[in-house]
Amino acid sequence: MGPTLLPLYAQVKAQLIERIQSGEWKPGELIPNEFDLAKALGVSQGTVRKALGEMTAEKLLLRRQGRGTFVAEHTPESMLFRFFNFYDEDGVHVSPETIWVRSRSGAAKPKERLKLWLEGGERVVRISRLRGYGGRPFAYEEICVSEALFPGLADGEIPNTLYDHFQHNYGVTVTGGDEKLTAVAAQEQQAAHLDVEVGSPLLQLNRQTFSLDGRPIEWRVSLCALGDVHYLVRLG
Amino acid sequence: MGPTLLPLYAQVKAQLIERIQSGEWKPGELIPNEFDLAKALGVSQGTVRKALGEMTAEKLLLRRQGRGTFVAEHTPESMLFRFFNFYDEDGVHVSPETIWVRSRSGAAKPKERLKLWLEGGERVVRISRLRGYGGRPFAYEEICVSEALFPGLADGEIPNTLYDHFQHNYGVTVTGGDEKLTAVAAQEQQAAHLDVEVGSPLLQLNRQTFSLDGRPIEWRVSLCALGDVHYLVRLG
DNA sequence: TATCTTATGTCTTATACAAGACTTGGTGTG
DNA sequence: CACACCAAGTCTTGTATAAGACATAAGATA
Repeated sequence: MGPTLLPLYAQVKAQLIERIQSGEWKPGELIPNEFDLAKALGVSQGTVRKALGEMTAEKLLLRRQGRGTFVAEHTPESMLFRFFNFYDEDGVHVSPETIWVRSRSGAAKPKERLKLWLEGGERVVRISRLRGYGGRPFAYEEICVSEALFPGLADGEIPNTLYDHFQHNYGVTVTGGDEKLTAVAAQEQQAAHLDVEVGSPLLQLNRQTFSLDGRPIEWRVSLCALGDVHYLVRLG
Repeated sequence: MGPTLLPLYAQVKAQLIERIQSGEWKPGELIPNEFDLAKALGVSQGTVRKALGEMTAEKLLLRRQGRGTFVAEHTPESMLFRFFNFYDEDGVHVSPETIWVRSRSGAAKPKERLKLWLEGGERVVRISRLRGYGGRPFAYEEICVSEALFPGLADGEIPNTLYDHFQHNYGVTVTGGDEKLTAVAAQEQQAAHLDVEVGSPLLQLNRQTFSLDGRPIEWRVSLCALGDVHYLVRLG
């Protein structure tokens, strides 16, 4: 008798995730039905079902009765909904636009190496941008990713939403992350960017995101001049 | 053909929740096993299992292999872990203490009526308190609840954590809520309470919590002087 | 347009065995 | 006899299988 393995459904789930990660099943694609998967994997339909259910809960899959099971596809809308937690006074979700953006590559600094699990010597792409909402500047962001993961990112156009771009053009799927929030006073340069007084209270977001395989993808610091907008957290 | 009812397992779940809400099953108690529940409700064990599974995911139940299924019991520790999202620089969870607290009852104001779904004329209990961490004042809070729901709350001792107190002494279980975050500048009185300069950036939390049946329980506004502490959000 | 057919996911039942936790009773030892 | 220890038994939830009824969506057909 060997060591106790993972439950069967967890093994099935791992195999299915591997197929998504390898690119065998692409975002938006229809995957085989429960019966065919069960037959191919040599397990029962119920076991496949449990694996698919968990993956659906983790937003890796989308299931539609009568149609089939699809690999979740990142769109600008879905990404804003999932990862941009700002709402206005009436509870309406805020959709920011990009006012200006700049991207450059450079050698990774120690802090960046730490955040992105880089060994040393690797280069990173740094994106700075100003996002607006309702015609006013809303957030100043500095984003850092590994250049090895996203070759050519610094040279191309930077879209308003990054994660769907990462998925479609680089095959990298962001599945989650941590966001650390603090309140800070606007410093001179920041105040100029955001068109507020020096010393105004800003909401600072310090975000680290992770991919399917648990490796860090991105480190981002955002400074937000809220106005009538708030950051919403659902407690549960 | 009648209208499509809820799936069986959802009906079972609703009945089980009702039994918890009515106080038939109290927090911490062992409930009957799957077999007995299934027999009593006239459904299969698998259907009961699905209901119990969802309730476990919602933290209403605690299941332990070999022991049984228990009604989730709120403790000061579990409530802080679930509803107090502050961590220090090293990622260690912050446990605040109460520095001082005051509670009084009064007639509900319009805004309070709105937040707590009160019809009019009802009274509320208002709790003001200062919480500290690491020997320094950390958050100034104003909390408002319906006095009808919590009779005598204003007269008794106010514990450091409220939700476990609500569950054990009033049979009211907090299951979730919304928290709206903004950054604000400290005003004079607030600055005095929190021992910071006037105009310092503070994190303001505007929280509304709900009970098992979806009715609002509490409205709370907290002003936090963060120091080296941050508010952590798990994105997913 | 309206209806039928087919493919798919969803729900319910049933059965069996695995694994964790506690109880019981025996067994050996002092 | 008193006690510590171990093994078996039994209760629980967890995992896996199989089979069928039902709901939904899309395309084919009338």
